[in-house]
Amino acid sequence: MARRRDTGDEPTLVWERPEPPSRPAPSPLSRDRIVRAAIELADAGGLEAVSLRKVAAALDAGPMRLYGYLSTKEELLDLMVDAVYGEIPTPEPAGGDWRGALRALAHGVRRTALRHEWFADLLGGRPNLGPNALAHLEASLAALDGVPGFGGIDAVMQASYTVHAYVFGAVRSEIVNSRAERASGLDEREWQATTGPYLVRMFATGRYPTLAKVVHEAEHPDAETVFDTGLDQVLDGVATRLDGG
Amino acid sequence: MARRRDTGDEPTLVWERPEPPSRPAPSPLSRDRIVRAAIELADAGGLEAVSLRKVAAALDAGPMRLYGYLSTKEELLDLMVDAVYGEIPTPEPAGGDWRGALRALAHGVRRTALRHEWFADLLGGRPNLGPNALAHLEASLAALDGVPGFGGIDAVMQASYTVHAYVFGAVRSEIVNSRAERASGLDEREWQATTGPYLVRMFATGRYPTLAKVVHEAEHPDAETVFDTGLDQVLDGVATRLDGG
DNA sequence: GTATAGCGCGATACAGTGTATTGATCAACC
DNA sequence: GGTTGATCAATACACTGTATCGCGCTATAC
Repeated sequence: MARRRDTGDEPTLVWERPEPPSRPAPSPLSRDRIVRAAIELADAGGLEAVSLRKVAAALDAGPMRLYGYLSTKEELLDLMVDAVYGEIPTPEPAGGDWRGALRALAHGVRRTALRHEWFADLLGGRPNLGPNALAHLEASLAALDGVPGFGGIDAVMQASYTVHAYVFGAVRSEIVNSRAERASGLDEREWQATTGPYLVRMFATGRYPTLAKVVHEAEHPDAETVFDTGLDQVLDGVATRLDGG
Repeated sequence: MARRRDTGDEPTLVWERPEPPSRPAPSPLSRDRIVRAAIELADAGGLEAVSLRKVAAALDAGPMRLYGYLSTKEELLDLMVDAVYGEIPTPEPAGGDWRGALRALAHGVRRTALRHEWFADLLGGRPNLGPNALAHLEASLAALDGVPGFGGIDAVMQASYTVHAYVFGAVRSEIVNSRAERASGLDEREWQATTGPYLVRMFATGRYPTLAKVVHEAEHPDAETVFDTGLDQVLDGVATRLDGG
């Protein structure tokens, strides 16, 4: 029934009348598709590869089209963050094993951040109030609530806060490190020409003896081990504050 | 022809690249003045108030003038971060009291971040290799090195890593919170019209029972107390891993 | 079947960004 | 004193997020 009517007010012949702009099939858009496209871009090229224009282009749309679904680029980033929060599995509230639950959550965050490195850049950059972020937080609190030893809700909140702070900081620094290493791998020439010698010279000043010792003598276990050990330390610390000791 | 970008045959890190010879030019510029101006802008208007144009304008100079002192905006941010690291007092290496030393450093970071909120946005965003950042790290390592109980340099590194991760994460989340609160204070109308009801509705779904309990029943001590308690937990955790128990 | 209203969408526009290039200006040296 | 080489301002460019505008389509009312 899509009969194209010839309004007739223009006597132009078909031969020279331009075709209508090729409508690329009014591709049904949705917040979900937008966010997915943005995440894909960010995974491939980092956060600075995400511009409204590029996201729109990836969906065969004009940039302004997106403003029907969100009203600000920051909102897009918020949506991306929450979508990724949704990828983090939340452990069953199997009672009792609060350490196991918190460890699972922490490793979930870490693994997810390794999959979406930009996630670490956004973590804690703005308040995360999306449903998935809240669910993550809820899971962490629920793992502690009711555990004998955690006196009241305040202790629960404090413990969750402490662990989250560690996880956020650790993940962020791990990502930064891995990025730096990868960059220096790809661009080894430059690294050996600049950063390396720079550090050598800095160490040679003798102002950073312990740091120099760490760099030269320490074993530098792999990142996951360091993360895990640190997490254990933090959980130990939380445990020492339990009522029942 | 002045080559602005580095071509690799020169040391290219900001830290060791010499400033251009001080000229009796119109207004004497220096990396220091540039960084100071940028920090002032950032303190007043946040990171997005820092543009090369504005920094230059604050110094009565054209934007391109800055490129004699740095070759990228990121370098300017690096310099700002290191300058702020320089504001954090490093405790005397008075032997023994490693907890006191780490606490002092941690509180130094926190106080400094409260003074320069943008600092939290940049913390851990890129590798911080400036002299002051290195000195900070050195102080933290030195506080632990040689302490009986910390077996080797590896344990020292791990402990420092754990504490730093916590401090970074905690500071970042505190800043974000305080920003959000201030924003909702200034703009209470909007907050009560949007975020508040949204959370209420989310809680009403019953999917976040523990979170709801926290919001409604917890005491919410002031931020410094929370930070400090968490820090103590982390230090406790580090201590439990000492050789000598 | 025609006129009208609405509106979703693309095009355009604008102010602002980081930075490359270009020209002018000015100090120092043969 | 003229030349060279450095330094800085001006211009230019590609790109950003977003406000505005107006075309063209679709659905409704007659």
